[in-house]
Amino acid sequence: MSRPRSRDVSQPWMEPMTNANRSMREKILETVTELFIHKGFHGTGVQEISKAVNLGRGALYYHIGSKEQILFDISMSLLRSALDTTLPFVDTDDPPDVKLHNIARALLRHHATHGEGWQVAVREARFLSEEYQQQVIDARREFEQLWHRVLQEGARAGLWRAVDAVDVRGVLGMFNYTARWMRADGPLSPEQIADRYVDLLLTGLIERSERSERSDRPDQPEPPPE
Amino acid sequence: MSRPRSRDVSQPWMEPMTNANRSMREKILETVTELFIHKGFHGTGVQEISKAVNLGRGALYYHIGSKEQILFDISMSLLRSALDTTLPFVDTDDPPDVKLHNIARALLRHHATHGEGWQVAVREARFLSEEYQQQVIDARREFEQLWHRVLQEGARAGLWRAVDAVDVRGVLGMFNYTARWMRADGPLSPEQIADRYVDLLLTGLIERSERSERSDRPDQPEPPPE
DNA sequence: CTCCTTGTACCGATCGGTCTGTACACCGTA
DNA sequence: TACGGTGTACAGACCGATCGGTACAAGGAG
Repeated sequence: MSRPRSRDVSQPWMEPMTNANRSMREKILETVTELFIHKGFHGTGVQEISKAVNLGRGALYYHIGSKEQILFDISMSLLRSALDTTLPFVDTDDPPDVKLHNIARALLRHHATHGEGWQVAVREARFLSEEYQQQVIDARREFEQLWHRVLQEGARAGLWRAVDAVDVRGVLGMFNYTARWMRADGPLSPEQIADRYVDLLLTGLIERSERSERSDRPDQPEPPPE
Repeated sequence: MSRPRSRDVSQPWMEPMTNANRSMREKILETVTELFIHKGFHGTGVQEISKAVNLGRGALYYHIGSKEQILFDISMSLLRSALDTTLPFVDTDDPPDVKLHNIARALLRHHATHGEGWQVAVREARFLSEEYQQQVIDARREFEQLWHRVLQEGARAGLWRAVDAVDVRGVLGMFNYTARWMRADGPLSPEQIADRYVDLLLTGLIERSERSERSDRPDQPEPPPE
């Protein structure tokens, strides 16, 4: 009773998720990601969450700190993992066009496996409080800077024309939109889609020399509702 | 009192918004659009809405039917107006590349003036009930079909290579992402951005003959938080 | 009077979060 | 072996506030 306020410092939800608590924390994060996608942050009740993970509400709060922190953890772990899978391809001696292909493939692979997390991170992060939100924004910016860098490297190497922020946003818009329609069981693999988009961005729709063989019909299912 | 249920059939919120009620209905839709952007559908209370339009809650419900219907009306009127501003450019005898420029400019102009509505329509529509949601999805699909058509016309006319749904989604992702960062007071007009993106899509980043003069630095402010 | 518009009071349900109690596994000590 | 002590993982009651929506009476205008 000496300390003025706040719970004990060593609760499972404060640790960096390393030990046996991992299973429960991860289960919560995964389950809640699903809930947030379909009902949104404000549309998902704590009651509902605790039901979904088979816990009482008190028990749930033993693990999580707050609802907001769940959202923060989901968003940050997603962005960190995206950063982690992209960085190795940027910090190499590969020529910029190879880098571009690699990070595009990495991004779409990431979208294919963590698509729900992406949608939560970009759509719900605005509900975070100031401090939390800034961290998410910074992480997202950091990720986008990687793309900007690679694109600029290619321009400086003379592989393509100079690019500015407008170009970069166009590129990212193109790739990030895939999170909305790409499905694991779709006819095209993430790598195939990545290659096609990189190709489209580099050479454009207008043919240069020889002609390509491509169907006129959609080869992907329509995007699902929502 | 003859009918078993439901309120009177001739409430202002049932009419197609044509008469004097228009001002109030429009004020509500505009105000709520703003609220939905920042706090989301579930994060915005009816109390808050009525406060924002200077009405009691009872008075508000005289105008609106339900909170859900506000969201539906916002989404549908947005999509309808987008459709209306695009269609005239599609149903012409212009060559496909001219059409593409035109609908791109129309879309970005629309984003510049109704950007908030777009974000609400795409982000919050998932909270609508089944029937409402389907209408929004259909309208969105209809809009995307216009782009698909124009892109295919250009391919058939031999202006560029054949396109499929993956290409179309890439294009739309690129353009729709502008709703997140384009600002009315930005250095580039919607038309300029549209032209640049169309150019990027048609010819790609790799230069063909002569070189273009373009800065390496961003010429747009960073996207705002959220 | 009637019609349109409004504010107020109220409904049951749910909100996010806290508090208390408890079952249980593991502990060193005797 | 038996002991009390400690920490973990949990459930359920409970908090004030707010949720979306309705009932209804009063106000104002014709």
